[in-house]
Amino acid sequence: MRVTEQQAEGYDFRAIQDRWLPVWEQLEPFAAGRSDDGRPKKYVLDMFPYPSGDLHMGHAEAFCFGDVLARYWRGRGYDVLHPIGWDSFGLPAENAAIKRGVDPREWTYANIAQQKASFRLYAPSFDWSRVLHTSDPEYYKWNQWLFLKMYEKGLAYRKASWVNWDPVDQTVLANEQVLADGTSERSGAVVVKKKLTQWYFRITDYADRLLDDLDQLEGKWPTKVLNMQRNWIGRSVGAEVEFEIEGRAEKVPVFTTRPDTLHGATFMVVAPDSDLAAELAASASAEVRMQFQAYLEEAQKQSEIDRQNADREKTGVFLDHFAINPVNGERIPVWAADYVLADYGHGAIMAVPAHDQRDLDFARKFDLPVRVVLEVRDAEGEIVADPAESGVAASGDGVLVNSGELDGLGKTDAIAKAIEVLEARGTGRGAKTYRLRDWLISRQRYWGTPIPILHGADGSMRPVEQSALPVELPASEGLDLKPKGASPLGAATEWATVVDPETGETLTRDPDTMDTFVDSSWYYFRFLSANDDTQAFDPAEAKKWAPVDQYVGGVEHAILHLLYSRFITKVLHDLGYIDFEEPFLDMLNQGMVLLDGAKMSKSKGNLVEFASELRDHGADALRVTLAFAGPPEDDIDWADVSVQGSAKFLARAWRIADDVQKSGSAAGASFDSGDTGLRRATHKLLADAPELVEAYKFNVVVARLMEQVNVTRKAIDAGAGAADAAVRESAEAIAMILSIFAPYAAEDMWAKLGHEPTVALAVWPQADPALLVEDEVTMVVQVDRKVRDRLTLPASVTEAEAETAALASPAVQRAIGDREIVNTVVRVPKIVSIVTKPAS
RNA sequence: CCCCCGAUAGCCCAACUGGCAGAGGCGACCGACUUAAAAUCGGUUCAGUCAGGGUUCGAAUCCCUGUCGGGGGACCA
Repeated sequence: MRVTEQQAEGYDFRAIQDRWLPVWEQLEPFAAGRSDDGRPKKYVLDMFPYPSGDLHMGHAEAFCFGDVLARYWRGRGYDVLHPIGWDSFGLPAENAAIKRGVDPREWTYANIAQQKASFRLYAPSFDWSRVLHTSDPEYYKWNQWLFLKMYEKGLAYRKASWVNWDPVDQTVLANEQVLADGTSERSGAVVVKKKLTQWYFRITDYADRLLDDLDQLEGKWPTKVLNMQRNWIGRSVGAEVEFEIEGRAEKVPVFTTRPDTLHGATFMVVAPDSDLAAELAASASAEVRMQFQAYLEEAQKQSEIDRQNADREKTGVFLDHFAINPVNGERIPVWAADYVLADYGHGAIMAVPAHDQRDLDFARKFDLPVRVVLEVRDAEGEIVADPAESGVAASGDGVLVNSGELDGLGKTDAIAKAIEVLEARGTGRGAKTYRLRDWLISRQRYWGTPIPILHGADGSMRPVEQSALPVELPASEGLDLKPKGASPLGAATEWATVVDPETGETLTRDPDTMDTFVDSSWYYFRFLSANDDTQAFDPAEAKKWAPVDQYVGGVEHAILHLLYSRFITKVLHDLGYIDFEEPFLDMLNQGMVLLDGAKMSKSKGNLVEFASELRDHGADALRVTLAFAGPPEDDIDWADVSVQGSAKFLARAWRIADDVQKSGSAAGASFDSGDTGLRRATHKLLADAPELVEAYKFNVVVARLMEQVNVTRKAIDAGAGAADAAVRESAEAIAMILSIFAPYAAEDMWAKLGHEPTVALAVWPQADPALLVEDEVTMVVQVDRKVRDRLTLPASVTEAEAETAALASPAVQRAIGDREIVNTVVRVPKIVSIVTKPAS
């Protein structure tokens, strides 16, 4: 009986959740962009979720941090746009459909409904009036619009090329979806190469801008992400050199970063799977043709893993052709070898074995000449051994030799000079090349945006008219969604067949769907005009809100999603829709939630269920736990944290407001002179919290709140009592700052302090500067590095006064004794450091 | 092999442009309340900052070398 009473009186998170949720839903305090809202604008965005099942702890963490920032900016007086939507196209829906025989559409929207319900209780401050789902025709219509815009500009095109093929999911993959070990990031299958005609976005046209503009994000995006993007784009600067091939009219361009070593080129290597190799082999002897055929087949069987094994033996076939080195007219043999990649540079290289390890390995294997053109010295200043003998290529810097007009120059000068010479002779030019490839966007699967292109019987293509958008996905009923290498849409005959009303010509719809990364590459614009059916987004709204001020999401999207989004933003800029070129000004990447040091997984039995945590501890305790666990970028091990500890803290905070309410004190009472200790703490907190939040030090803010709760409790117990004005002031500051982490508890505190809902719209008060200045400081006195005394001095103390005071201290005098003072350093208001030596 | 990030009490983590290593929490221990336990409340305990060297009056902080851990790239011409 008694226990129940206590519970009824105490902090009860369930009752508080039930009390405030309906109030908030009625108030809709987070609807952004109301016409009468004059507050400055902030756009805070969380990476939108994929609806596979219910929300999990990873979502809990990411959306907690995003919400902390959104709520923080409101507390600072901003009109914050904080939208939510779902990235709801994609393979998992389709795979679930195949496995369990459910409609991908039903599966997807049922999951979305479940996630929405969970979000409702978790209470991120979303503007629910702007919800979007990328699988809605109202959304993907604009995906198609974007595709057509890009098609018009020549940025969307079709080509036949060797592509990554996932044999399990039976679809092509973008380069970015293939992991370093050559497996598919989705299915885990070893990816194989297939030659197919596919749709691409010409992202390589933007490579320089995508790379150079990263400089603007320095300090605003995590260094790690900037690094990953730079690596991924992988710009190499060098020269393009044209080699004549005997018996071939057209010259062959070759890319090199070391044009200075051109005189040392003793053979040429082309990629076996390149068109050039096939062409050269075709005009070679029957024997060479056969050898080449066998080699090509062998090379193509190699998995990506094998290919990437660096200490693999070099293999290759002589193609029975010779090239002419443009700088010295030398006749050099042309080989095909799989250490040269068809889709990097021009798929052909000049081999300089003396100064490139790969070329040297190849030359030694096949007995090709090695010519030193660069004298490289080792750390001792000795010229390094002849690579032909040592087997170690002399890469690096040195002095050019055997190189005609380049002789005597260093590497950098020689490169410049070599390019100059090539350009003067018309046989080459300075050039750049990239690791980045064009973005393959077509997929042979059902659950995605149909590509709005019609194919004529003659192979011609025409874009679907703007007015005919969206090209809606046909119902999945009756379609075989099983992966079989061709898009299921092709089998929807009725859907796929279109008769041109004017010419009567029968056209076929493109059966492929778009990569879902297309959907997510521009969704942040759609939120601005989520309900506008006349345009993808309103440029005026973009002017008002965009770019995104704060983006929050997982580092797993460091390359793919962020690179594509940056690309599309630049395209939209070039199309004249927006006036900026980077979509996300600041970014926070949250870490992962682990359990016992490992990634959580249901099958391994180490799982913390979001739903059960939410049920058992409530949204506030969960959010406080996540925010308090450590720096948001770090992984959180659930074994290291205590949700009970968070709940205890919330109860303590809540009880302060409860005590204030019960004391019957009224707002606006004047402060007592004895209150300054607590008031100083409160104002220090108000002063520090903003910079801490903006530096993403959420864990420190929570710690500071705990401290404030502790000192406030002490002030109450020590005699000030809960009715004291300084206690009320502290409780209000706690409620406001706490509201960014624990909106329910803070709202209840706010009400107990006599305010109307909602605390989420309360603007944080400015700290009173008068309360921030200390009038006394504690200065440490060190003698020979050891702390000998602590002096309490007026804050206005000068260096000389501090020194005098330090020397006057008995403890300091004792420490100095009869030693001689050789140096005294005074740093007001921190320290006096005295250095001595034995008396002479 | 190359590049980036990190290492502070038993554990998770703080520590401003170099200035007393400790804000906060967890755990443990002691005490209060209780018939008892849980919960709650009060208190106590605990490292010299991964190792080695350097710069400095002074280094967790800056520099160099190494160890361990995490991430990225890598036959990319």
